[in-house]
Formats: sequence, C-alpha cells, structure tokens
Amino acid sequence: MVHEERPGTQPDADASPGRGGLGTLRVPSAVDQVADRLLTAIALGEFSVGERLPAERELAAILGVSRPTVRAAVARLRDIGCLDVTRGRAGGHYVRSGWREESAPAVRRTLEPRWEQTKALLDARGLVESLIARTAAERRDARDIERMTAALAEYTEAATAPATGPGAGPGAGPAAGTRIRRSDAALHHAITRAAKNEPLALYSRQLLRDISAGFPIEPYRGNATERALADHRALTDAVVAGDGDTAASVAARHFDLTEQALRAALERSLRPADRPAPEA
Amino acid sequence: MVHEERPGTQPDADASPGRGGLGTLRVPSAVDQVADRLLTAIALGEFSVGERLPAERELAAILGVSRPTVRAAVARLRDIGCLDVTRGRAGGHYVRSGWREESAPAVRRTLEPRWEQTKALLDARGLVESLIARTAAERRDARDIERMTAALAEYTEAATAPATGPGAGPGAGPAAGTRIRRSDAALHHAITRAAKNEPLALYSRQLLRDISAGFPIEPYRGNATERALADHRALTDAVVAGDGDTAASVAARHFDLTEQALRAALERSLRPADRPAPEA
DNA sequence: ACTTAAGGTCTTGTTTTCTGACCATTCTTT
DNA sequence: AAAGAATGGTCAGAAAACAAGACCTTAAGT
Repeated sequence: MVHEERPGTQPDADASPGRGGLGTLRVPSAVDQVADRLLTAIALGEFSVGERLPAERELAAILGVSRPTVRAAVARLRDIGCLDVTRGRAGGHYVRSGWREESAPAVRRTLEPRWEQTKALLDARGLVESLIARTAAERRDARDIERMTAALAEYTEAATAPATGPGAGPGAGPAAGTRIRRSDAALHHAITRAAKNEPLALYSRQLLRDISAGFPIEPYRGNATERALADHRALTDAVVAGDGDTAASVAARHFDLTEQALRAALERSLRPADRPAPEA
Repeated sequence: MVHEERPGTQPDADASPGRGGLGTLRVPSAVDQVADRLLTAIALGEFSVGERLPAERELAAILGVSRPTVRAAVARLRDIGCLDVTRGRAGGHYVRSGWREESAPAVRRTLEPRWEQTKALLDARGLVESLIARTAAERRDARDIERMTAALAEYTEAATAPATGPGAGPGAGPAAGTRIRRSDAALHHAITRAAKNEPLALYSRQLLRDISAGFPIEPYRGNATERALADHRALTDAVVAGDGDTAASVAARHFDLTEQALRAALERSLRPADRPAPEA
C-alpha cells in the first residue's frame, strides 16, 4: 500500500479478533486509491519500465477524479522513486528503469517495519495462486484452453527470442523484458480468467500490488527464465488437462520461486542498513 | 452494501478490463464504511437479535471515527429497519427482531444490483475456505489441534443442547442460536488460525463481511444443524489428521451448504419483486 | 518564431468530517 | 419523590479533502 498515515486515522490496529471485525476503521482517501491503482497497474506490467503513464489530465478523466488528486498520487509514487518525471511536450511520468538501488533508503523505510507482513503476503500469494490454478483446471472450458494456449505460445516466443536491440541496457526504452513481462501477465490472466471467479482475481491483483508496493519485482531475469518457462508450460498443460492437483502443485512451486527471489532481493537491499540480517 | 449514490461518483462502471484495472474510481465515504461494517456485524450474528449495540460514543471510539459519522451510519440502518432505537438511560440501538420482512424492499433495493457479484462472492468464499482448510491440515501443530478439538467440543455441546427457553421464536432475546453461531465462529477461527496466514484470514473475514452485508444469515436452523454438525466434525478430524485433500473437499461441501442456504434466502427475499426469478 | 502538449502552481468553492458542547429522555439510586 | 447517570438528539464552528478551473513554465515539434 502507498497509504500515508493521516492524523485522524490510527495506524493499522485493525480487526481486533475479539469483536469479530469491529476495529479501527480505515478510510482510504481518493489519493490513496489512485496511488494504489497506479501502482497496481505498474506491478501488473500494464505500464512497463520506460513507458509513459497517461497525462495527468487524462488520468483524471479516466479515473473520475480531479487533477490535484492525481497529482498527489503521482507525487507519492515519484517520492517512492518508481517514476521519472519530465516536463515539456514529450514529457510525462515514466516508469523508472532500475529504481531499486537509487531508492534503497526509501524502500527500506517503507518496507522495514512491514517485513513480517510482507513475508505473510508472499505466502498468501503462493496459496491463492495455487488455488486459482487448481480451480482453473477444474473449470476451464474450450475458450479458456484456446486463450491459455495462445498466451503460452506468445510467452514462449517472447522468452526464447534473442534480445530485441543492440544496447539493451537500462534506460534504453521498452526493452525485451517488457514483452516477457507482458506475455507473462497475459498468461496468468488467462489462467485466472479460467478460474471464473472475479473476486479471487481481484484479490490476486491486490496481493501482487501489496507485495510490490515497496520494491519492483523483476522475477524473470537471468537464468531464472528457463525455470519460469518450464513452470509456465507445465502449469498450462495441467490446467488444460484438467488436472487440478498437478496445477496446484506446479503453481505453488512456481510462486515459491518468485517468493524466494523477492525475499533474497529484499534481504540484500536491507542488509547494508543497520540491521544485522533479518531472520530467514 | 448500504452505499448511497452520491453526486460526483459515477455508478459502478468499474474496472474496464482493457486498461488493466484503470477505470472510474469509487470513493467510499466514512459513513458508507461504518454502515457496512455495522450491518455486517449484525448479519454475522456478532450482535444477535434483541441485543444492544455499543453506545454511539463507544462505537465512535472503537471505529476511530467521529460520532456524527456513526450517527449517520446508524440512521441509515434504522431507516432500513434493522434497528430499534430507544432513548434514556437503558436506551440505545437494538437489533430489531424480525427486520427481514418489514425491510424487504429496502434490502432488495440495496442488494438487487449486486446479485451477480454476491453470487461470485459466495463462490469465492467457498474456494477460499476450502484453501484455508487444506492449508490448515498441512500446517497445524499441537496447539492448533488442542484449540480445534476444544472448539469442536463446545460447538457440539451448543448444537446438541435443547432449546434454551420455552418460546424460542423470533424476538425471544439472545436465544440458543447465538451460542451456536458464536461457537461456530470460534471453530472456524481456530481452523483459520491453524493455516498460519494472516492475510488469508483477513480476506476470509472480508468475504464473509461483503457477502452478509445486506441480509441476515442464519444458516444453522432447522434440520440443517445436523448436517452442519457432521461437517464440522469431519472437517476438524481431517485437519487434525493432516489430510489436506479431505479437509478441502469437506470444507467445499460445507460452505456449499451455506451458500445454497444463503442463495435460497436471498432469492426468496427477492422473489416478491418484479423479477421473474434469477437463474439458479 | 509559433504552436502544442505536457507538468507546475495557484485560487475558489463545496462537501465531508471532526471536535466539542449542550439538550432531552429515561432508568437507577438515594 | 428527587437526584444522578447513561443514553440518544441536536447544533455550531473548524479543519481537511476534493473538485473545478485558470494560468504559467518547459520542451518538443512545425
């Protein structure tokens, strides 16, 4: 989340279990929600690295809020460090390329108190994605199979294709990783869709957003790509075959891989601080 | 939900799938949320029929909002017809005895546009509770087994005990049903706790809240009680035994029962309207 | 040089919420 | 019967968030 602590709303001492759901109420402001949605879109790969967000006025129109609200939300993301802002005609808010290192202090400040919660969120994501895969395997129909097969083909092509251009360094605009992320998101979306349950799909997105709220996820880099490709193929096969158990276990394995990568990255990023090293 | 349509927020044309979640934004007010939470707490049996809600000032303190906000929310519930209000020293807001019939139109107005979503939410709840049961079976430890066994014993006693008083009809004050609901909630809480994942537990509560936000759930009445008791016993046994598959399937069956009861109740409550009868 | 499209800044008014006080009612206690 | 206490009912002022719109600055295109 990108929520700011506002005076008037106590910090999250939510859900005292004794009174079954009655606890301090969180009232998200419009700015909170816009920031969350933008971050979600970025986390989902809707706007890839180097890509430009819609103009502020356009965003305001799309979201149905005023421009100051959009500006406040965008400023929050900029402060976190995941947006580069330029002015002028071709200006705008660009998703920052490698904002992990530069913004390490901000990231640490954001995530350090939430480390325990982040671990829990990663665990929840694995469980939920596993459930989605299982359900998709049990409910997929012919159209779903078509979509998943197509998405897998596209993903395979994107993952096995050589680097797009010569200089694929950071800041080189929409690079090869963009296509992989997009097709990866598309494949997972197809699977989620096959599960035929909108609230669950929403929760999946929410989890991804909450997890990636503090740091960028780029799980498929380096030699992890082959593993991811194999996972995706096995996952799709199981779902297409209607084998729920296999789909669930493959999904669990797959997202465990992601989880480990993220946890390693996060611990690496936290290490230089004053903390000795979080318990693993 | 009890949201009022406010000028300035367009009706739910939410989530245009094309832009990955970017669409008109809905900004719920504090009053909306308080009303939802109160109605949910009532629907969940947190406050049983005839019971008094906390005083307005107390509610404001608990929820972390101001009293006018609480008052507005409470007034909304009173208008719907599920609260009786009396003044004076022993006064307060009491959960109305048979508020289902009198307030059917209001409830219908509130819920009708959400019928599709409610169906999806019920489905999601079944899936998630099944996942929780499976995970609990895989992760439970000695303490969890203790807790679940104790909760099951208490539930069994509550469910098999004869009716509390002579006239157990509606309006007879906190009746036998209260104890059953409470111990039922305690058992499910013990199982959820055994799954050892806080975000998932939170989501489970959230689903229950969203589902029951508009109508009272009294699933365990009549001959459904025996079925529920058997389910609970089987569920606890499977979790204790560490049998994830069985736990998941029993949970799915169990919540399917609940789902059917709720859908039947809701359809019954919607039938008198102009709709021919929602497709089942 | 002019136009254009983008972010940056400011003002004004409206709505919602918070704060705190005070009044009215009814049960309990003296 | 009278005083006290706990509750809902009401109101007024302050603060915050937000919407709407105008205007400026920057920088790329023409």
